[in-house]
Amino acid sequence: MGNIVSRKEVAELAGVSEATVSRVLNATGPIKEDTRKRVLDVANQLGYVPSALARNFARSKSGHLGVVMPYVPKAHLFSAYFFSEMLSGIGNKARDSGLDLLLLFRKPGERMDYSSLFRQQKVDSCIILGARDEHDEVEALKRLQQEGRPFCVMNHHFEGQSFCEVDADHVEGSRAAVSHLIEQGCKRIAFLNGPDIYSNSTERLKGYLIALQEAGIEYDHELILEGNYSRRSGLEASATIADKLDDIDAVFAANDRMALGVMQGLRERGLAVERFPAFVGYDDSDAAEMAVPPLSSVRVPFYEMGELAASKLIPDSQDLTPALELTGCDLIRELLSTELIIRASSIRQ
Amino acid sequence: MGNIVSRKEVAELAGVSEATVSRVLNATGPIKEDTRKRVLDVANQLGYVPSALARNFARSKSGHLGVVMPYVPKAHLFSAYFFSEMLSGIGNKARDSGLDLLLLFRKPGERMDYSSLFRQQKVDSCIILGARDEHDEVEALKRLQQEGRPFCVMNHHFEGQSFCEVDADHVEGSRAAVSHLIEQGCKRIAFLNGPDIYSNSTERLKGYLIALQEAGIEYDHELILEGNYSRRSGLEASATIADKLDDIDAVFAANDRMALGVMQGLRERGLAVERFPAFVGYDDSDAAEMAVPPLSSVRVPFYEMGELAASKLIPDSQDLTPALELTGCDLIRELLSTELIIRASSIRQ
DNA sequence: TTGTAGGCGTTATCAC
DNA sequence: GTGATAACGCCTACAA
Repeated sequence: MGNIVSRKEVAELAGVSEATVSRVLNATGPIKEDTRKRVLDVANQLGYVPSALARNFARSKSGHLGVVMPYVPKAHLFSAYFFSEMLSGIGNKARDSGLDLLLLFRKPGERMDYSSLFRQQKVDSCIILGARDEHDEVEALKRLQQEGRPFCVMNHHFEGQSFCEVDADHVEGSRAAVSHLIEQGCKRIAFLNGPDIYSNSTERLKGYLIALQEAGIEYDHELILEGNYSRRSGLEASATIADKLDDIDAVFAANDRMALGVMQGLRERGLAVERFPAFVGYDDSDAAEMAVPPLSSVRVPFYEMGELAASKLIPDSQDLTPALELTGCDLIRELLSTELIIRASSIRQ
Repeated sequence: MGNIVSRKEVAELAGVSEATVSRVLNATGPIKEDTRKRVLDVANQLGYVPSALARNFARSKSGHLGVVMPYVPKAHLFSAYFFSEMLSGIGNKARDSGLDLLLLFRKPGERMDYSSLFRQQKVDSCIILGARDEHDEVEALKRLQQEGRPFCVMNHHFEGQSFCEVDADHVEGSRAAVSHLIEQGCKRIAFLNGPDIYSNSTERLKGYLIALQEAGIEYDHELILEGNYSRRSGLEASATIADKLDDIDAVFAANDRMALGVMQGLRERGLAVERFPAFVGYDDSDAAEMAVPPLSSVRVPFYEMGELAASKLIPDSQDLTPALELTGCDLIRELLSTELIIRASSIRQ
């Protein structure tokens, strides 16, 4: 049982050639309905399953959509939420194109050799998560682009490059968040941002500045703090915030985890919730609505971003646009819009 | 540039046969140091990269470790935390065995045809996440086992089968949690469990019962509630709990999300934190320590479980145990131990 | 220590 | 419509 059933056996039993079996199973070329049925029957009966491995080899296509995961030490810098959403979106799209997802974890120190991934024929195209502005990284991607490889960067923008990128509009997301705080009457808004190797961080800062400007509020760099997107870094930042509590009436954090870290820190310092500054986080992760008080946050359509990124790498089944083949990928940066979710943490009456 | 460099070219330029090139690059067979160097040089210079696709084909091994993800609608029944931890563990182990991770998403309704995965040669072995006790599922896995396929079920136990399984000791985990509540003076402990298609749920119930018995506390089935591991279901259960508040002094939930849902529900009903029953959750996800009050929880070593599961499917590099080849997999169920993390939510003074 | 040659299971291009 | 038959790029005895 469970033995390997070869295409040859099917061909023999059906009284046709192997080529015909192939044609039937791939629904390619003209086939007499009669033989089609016969072959299908035999194949079914014998339990023949074509080898994807051999097929891909013959086509010299791996059949894989690679997903490069950033290296994050056991403490999850990025929220798990973030990734599982994106992955689901990607996987969903890939699946109905018959592509499989190959997960690629970056090694701790080592820089990723994207080009090799393709030359090894491990992937036909790939999506890069958690990219950052580092020299080696940019060079590797530039090379990839030169080689005409289809790839898409998610959630990061490389300034000055024209990579295929899918991102959310964090400038607008942050602007909306901060404007909301201002509308609530806040004027001294602390901003706990992430490291600026992530374009996400610099974009958020832009949005923050725009909101202030729109409201005619002067920018005070003393209000800018830097964390690393972890809860711990929020906890640490809470020390600074606690100190300036009478000079701060709101905190905008670049993600929910840091926001919650700050809240936790203030709480541990004995500050009553009623005396909390107004809070807005970012990502609208699960934790936001479970927080006390429920945390206002900027929702990012991670799932949809995943779908979009995948679909940019998948040859359109309807109209074949060979243009993609040449350019490797649309050289377009697409921004999905975010949505501000208002909860108790930012409401001042 | 970026053109395909074939092994042939390397062979020619190095003045050796293709076989020798192979031997050098695979560090197999005896090679004169001199030619080794020469070949390596040429390969390097030409930028030759062997095709994994062709290699796997020739070896008739996919080189992939499949990971089957459960279908979870956009509302994440399982915590994302859970998966990203396990995936990291698996990925880590797989990587240093030169295996790549192939992610397989279940389709919504359709039952998974595990056997085909192997026959298509998409994977050499696979790890099944989020399995449940359903007829089709069990049959599919039994077949896999008959066929001698190496696979490992994570986080679920199939009663009466002898699959290779990696799990945590949830009976003991729950017992410890409930015993702790009892030590805190609680006697009427509500238990919000998950659906019993998951062995996790039934095991937790066992642990709950054992703890009661050890303490000589009578079991009251009225105290057992069923959710579906989502926050929402916790929220719903809070209605019942709120009603019986003077007959309940503690709540043990089968995961953190439900515990937090209950807390949220009670809070929305205007119950002051001081009047909360004692709480213990399960999983020790990030949310537990961010909760208010910080939630006691049972820590599950998801990452280590991932590593363990992967290592069971990876041929030992040291001593080759062909036994694995025959049995497909150690027929052993391994249980890792959990750890009760005590936080404010369960402390009664 | 190295070369030769057959085979892996498809796809795809020809003829018929 | 269908059947031969080259590729595809590598691995692996087996020979030398």
